[in-house]
Amino acid sequence: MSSSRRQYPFHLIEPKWQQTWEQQQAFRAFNPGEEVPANHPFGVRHGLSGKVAATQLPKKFYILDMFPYPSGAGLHVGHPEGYTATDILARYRRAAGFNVLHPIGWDSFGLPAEQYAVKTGQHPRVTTEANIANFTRQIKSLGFSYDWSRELATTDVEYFKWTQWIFLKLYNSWFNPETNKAEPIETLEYPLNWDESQRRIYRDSKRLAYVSEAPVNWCPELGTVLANEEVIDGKSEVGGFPVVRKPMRQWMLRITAYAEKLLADLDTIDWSDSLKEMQRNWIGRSEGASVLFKVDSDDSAIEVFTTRPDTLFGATYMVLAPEHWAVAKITTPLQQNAVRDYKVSIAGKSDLDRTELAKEKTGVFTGAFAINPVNGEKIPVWIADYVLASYGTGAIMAVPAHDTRDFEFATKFNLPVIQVVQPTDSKTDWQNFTGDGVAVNSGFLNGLPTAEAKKKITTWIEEKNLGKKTINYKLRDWLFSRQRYWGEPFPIVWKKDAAGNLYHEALPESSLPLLPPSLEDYKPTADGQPPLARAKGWLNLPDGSVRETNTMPQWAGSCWYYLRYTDAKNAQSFVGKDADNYWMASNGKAAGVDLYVGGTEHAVLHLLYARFWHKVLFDLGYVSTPEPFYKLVNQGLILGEDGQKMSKSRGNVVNPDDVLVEYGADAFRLYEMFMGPLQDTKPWNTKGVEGVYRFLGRVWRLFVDEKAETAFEQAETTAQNKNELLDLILLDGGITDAAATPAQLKALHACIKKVTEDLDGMRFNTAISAMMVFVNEAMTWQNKPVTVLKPFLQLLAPFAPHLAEELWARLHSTFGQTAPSLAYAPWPKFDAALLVESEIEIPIQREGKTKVVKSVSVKADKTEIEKIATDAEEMLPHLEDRAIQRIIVQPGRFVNLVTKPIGHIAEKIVQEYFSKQGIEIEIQPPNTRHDIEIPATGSFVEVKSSIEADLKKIRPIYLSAAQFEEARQSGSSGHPFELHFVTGVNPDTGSFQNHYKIPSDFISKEAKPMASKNGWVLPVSGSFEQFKL
RNA sequence: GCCGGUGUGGCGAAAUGGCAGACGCACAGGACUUAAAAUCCUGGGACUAUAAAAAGUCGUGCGGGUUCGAGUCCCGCCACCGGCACCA
Repeated sequence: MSSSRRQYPFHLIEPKWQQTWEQQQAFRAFNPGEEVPANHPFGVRHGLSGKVAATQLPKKFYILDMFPYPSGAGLHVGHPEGYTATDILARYRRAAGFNVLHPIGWDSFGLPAEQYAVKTGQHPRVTTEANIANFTRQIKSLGFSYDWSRELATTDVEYFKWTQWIFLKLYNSWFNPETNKAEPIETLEYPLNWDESQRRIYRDSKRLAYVSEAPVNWCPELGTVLANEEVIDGKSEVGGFPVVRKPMRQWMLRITAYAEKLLADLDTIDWSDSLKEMQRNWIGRSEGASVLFKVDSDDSAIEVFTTRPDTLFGATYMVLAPEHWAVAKITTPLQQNAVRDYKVSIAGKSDLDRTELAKEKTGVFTGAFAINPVNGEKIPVWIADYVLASYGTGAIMAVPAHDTRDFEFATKFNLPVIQVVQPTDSKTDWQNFTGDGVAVNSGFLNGLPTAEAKKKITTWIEEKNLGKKTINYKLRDWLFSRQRYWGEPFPIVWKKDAAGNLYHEALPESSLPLLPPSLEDYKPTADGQPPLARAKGWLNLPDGSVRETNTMPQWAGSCWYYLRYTDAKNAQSFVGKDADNYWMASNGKAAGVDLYVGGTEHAVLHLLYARFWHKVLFDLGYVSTPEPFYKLVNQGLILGEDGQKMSKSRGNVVNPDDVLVEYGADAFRLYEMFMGPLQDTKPWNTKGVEGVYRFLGRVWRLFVDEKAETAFEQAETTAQNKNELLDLILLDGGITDAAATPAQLKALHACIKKVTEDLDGMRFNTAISAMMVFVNEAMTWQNKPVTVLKPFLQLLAPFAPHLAEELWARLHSTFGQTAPSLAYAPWPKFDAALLVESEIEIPIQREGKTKVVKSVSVKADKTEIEKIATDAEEMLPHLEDRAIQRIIVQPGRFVNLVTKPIGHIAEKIVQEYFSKQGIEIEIQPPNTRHDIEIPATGSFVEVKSSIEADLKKIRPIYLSAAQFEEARQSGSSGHPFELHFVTGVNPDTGSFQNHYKIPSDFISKEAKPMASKNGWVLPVSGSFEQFKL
C-alpha cells in the first residue's frame, strides 16, 4: 500500500454496492415466459411483473465475453480489459432500455488441472473448483454486471451432458451435397443389394463424426494427439514440446463439408477484416483443375491438382508425395532401393525436422514416366516431400518455369524448364515468373492472357475427359479426440461383428450424461492407452462391448456455451426454442450474439469450430440462425510496464487484486478503458491508474462537503461499524435544486453527446476524457444544480458504477427523494439546441495554415466571413507583401486566404539600391491585395542589396513578356521607358536564367518608383540590352 | 515469401481532408503547510529570434503526388507487431 491518502472511501462503497446488486439480483436477465419478481428494477423500469411473454419484453441485447479458462494463476489484467468493455456496454444498453443478456462461465476442462492430477493424484475437479472460486471472487470484486444465475462451467455434468448430446447429433448426421446441408443419417440411401455390414461401412464413412486411421500429430511429452491448429512450427502450442507424425485411430469431425459455407457466410457478419482474412486463409480455398496423367508403363492414371492449368504445356515432370498410393505401383525395379530409402528417411522425420530442412529440396526418381495429356510428351515421375499427401490429390504436375518450388527442384535435379507464360512487362525474366501473363509455347493457348487460357484449357480437358474444374481447401477435418482424462468422454462403445471386425455404436441419448470413471492414477497406461482405459469396470460393459477411451478436446465445450447461456437451466433440451428465438434473433442487423469480445488467439480455433457446430445445429433445425456471433471485437493485448508481453518469467505480471486494494475497482475499470483503443496492444502503467483515480477523487469532491469528509476520516480511525460511517458524508453546500445556467447545461449536454456517441462506437478512452473535461469545468462552479449532476452520474455509471451509485443515492436522499435504480435509469438524451453557440471561433488561414482565430457569429455567411478575414487587423502582418488570390470559406468552419508574395521585399531592396547610387527615392506603398496580377510569362531583372539580411531574402524581380518587349523597343529607340517589377519565381522555368542589372545612369533622377496595378513602376531610360549581365 | 495491422511530444494517446498534440501520465514553477503527502493554480513539440514579446521556420516513420489546405487521400519505400508458410 502506498502512503498516499485515499481519494475517496471506495473500500466501503464498492463492497456495499456489490452486495446490494447481488441481493436485488439486479442484473438478472429474463427469458420469455419467466417470472419477473415484484420490485425488480428491470420490471419497474419497463412496467413488467409476473410472467412475461416474448412480446412484452423489450428488445434484447446479447453481449458476450469469451469465457476464461480458470487457471491456477488467477486473473491477470488482460482478462478484465474485455470484460470491462462489455460490462460498460451492458450497463449502457440496460439504461438505454434493452433486455441485456450478459453472462459468464468457465471453460474448465483442460490440461493444467490434469497435469496437476498426474503429479499429485488430486482429482482435476477439485483443482478446477478451487480455481473457479478464485476467479469468481476476482471477477465479482470488479463489479461486473453479470447475470450469475446463468453461470456455467463446461465441466458441469448438466452441461457436458449436452455437449455429448451434440456430439451424438454430429455422429448421427451426414452432409448431403444435394441439399447442401447436414441431415439425419437416416436419410442416407444405399444400393438395394447391400447387406447390413456394407451399409454400416458406408454409413460410417459419411457421418459428420467419423473414425480415421490417418497419421496424426502425436506429442509424446503431453501423451496425446493434437489438432493441426494446435501445432505451431512442429511443436505443441501448449508447452512447446516436439510433435511427431504417427498413424492412430482417431475421431474426426467433417468440418471440410462446411468449408464453403464457413467462407461465404463471413460476408454476413461484422468482424474485423483481419480476423475474417485469417479465417479465409485458414480455409484456404483455391480454384483450379484436376487433370489425369496416364502412366507410360501401364494403363493406370495419376490425378493432379493445379491452379494453373494454363501452364500444362510447361509440365516437364511430375511429383508424387512419398505416401502416394501409386508410388509402389510405378517404381521401376532399378529405382526401388532409392525410393524405399527416401521414404524411410522421410518417415523418420518429425514435422519440426521437415520444416527445418525445408530449405533444400529433396526427392528421388521413380523410374516411371507419365504422358502429358496436352502434347503427349513423356515426363519423368519423381517423389519428393515438398508435395504433401494431404492436400489436393497428393500429386502435382511440375511447371518449373512458373512455380518457385518446381523451379528450385528442377534446378537441383537438372530437369528441363520450358517457358509457357510471357510476362506482360518485357523487362521481367520469364524464368521463375509465377504471375499472370500471356501463354506461349502452348499450342492452341498461344497468345491468350492467363485468365482466358485457364478457361480455355479447362473446357478442353473437360471435353476430352482428362479432368475437370476443381476447388480445393487447405482446411482439414477436425481431429476431435484426445488421450486425456479431463474432458468429455465419448458416448460411444465398440463392438465386434460376427466376422470379428470392430465397429462403433452410439449410446442412446437417454444414457447421457456419460460420466468419466474415478481414477487413482491419471497417467496413460503402460501400453500407451489413454487414462480412461485404466478403469476396467467402467471400460468393459456386461454385453462385451468396450467404451471409447478417448475424450473430447477442450474446444468442444466452448463450441456452444453461448447457446446454453440463453437457457442455462433447461433440463429438457440443450436450449429451448423460445430462448433461442428471443436471444439469438436478429436485432435489426444480422442475427446472433450482438457483441462478442475476446482475444485474437481464438481467431481460427474456437471461432471456426463454434461456427461449424452452429451451422450443423442450424441445418438440423435446433437453432434459428446460421451464424452464432454477429459482431466480434478483439481486445488488444496488455503488455507489462516494460512494454514486454506479461509473463511470470519476466516478472512483469500485474495482479488486479493488488491494484484493487490501492485504487479500487472503479479506478481499475476506468484505467483499463482509458489506456487507449480497446483493439490496440498497449503497455500497462500504474501511474496511469493514479490519473483516473485522481479523476474519481475530483468527482467525489465535486459532490462532497469537505468538512464532513474530514469528520468522516477522523471517525473512520476509531469507528466500530464501518457501514454506518458513510452516513457521515454530507453533500457539498453548492449543490442546489436551482436552475442550471446555459453554460452549465452546455457543458453537460456536450458531455452527454460525446459519451453517448463514443459508447456506440466503443471509444471508451475518449468518452472518459469527455467526462474529465466536464468535471474540470464543474469544479469551478459555485452553484452545482442537481439537474446537471444527476445526468452526469448516469454517464459515469457504466464506467464507475460503485461511485456513481453511491453519489446517486446520496443526491436523492439529500433532497428527500427515493433513488430509482441507477442501473435501469433511462439514459440521458442530449439537447442539440443547448449546444448551439451564437459565436464560434473560426480559424483564419493563409495558405492553409492558421494564422489568427476570430470569434464570428454562427450565422455569418460566406461574404461576411470573407470580409471579417480580410479586414482583420491581426491578419495584416500576415498579409504584408502579399496579394490575395483566392478566398476559400466554409461558414462555421474556416476561412483560407490564398496569397502570392508581391514587391514588399523588392521595395526595400530597390530603395537600398538607389541610395547606394546616391539617389534618394520615395517609395509609395503598393496598392496591395486584390488588384495585383502575376504575369503569365516573363524574363527578369535582379536587383542586389548590400544588406546581408536582405541578400538572404533577395528575390528576383522580373518582367512580363509584354513589358520586356516594351522595354526593348523603348530602349532601342532611345526613349525613356518604364520597368514593371513583380516579385516571384520565373513561371516559365521555375529557376533563374536571365539576370539583368539596371545601372544608375539609366534611372531618371527625378523619377520615383510607384506602385501600380501590375507591380512596381520604375522610370528608367536606356537600352534594355545594356542591362543584361 | 504471402496476408493483415501499426508508426504522432519524454510516455499512454486525441484529431467528419480544415487551429496537430484534446484528455491523462511524467516533469518544472507557484499557492497552502513548521515540513511532507494530498489538493489547487500555472507552464510546456523543436528550432531561430528577443530583455521580454511580436514574429518566423520546421514538425505526425522515409520519399514523391493530389489539394487552396494532408496525420488523414493516392503511389513507392522502411521499421515493428500479429497470422500463415513447400497448400501446387
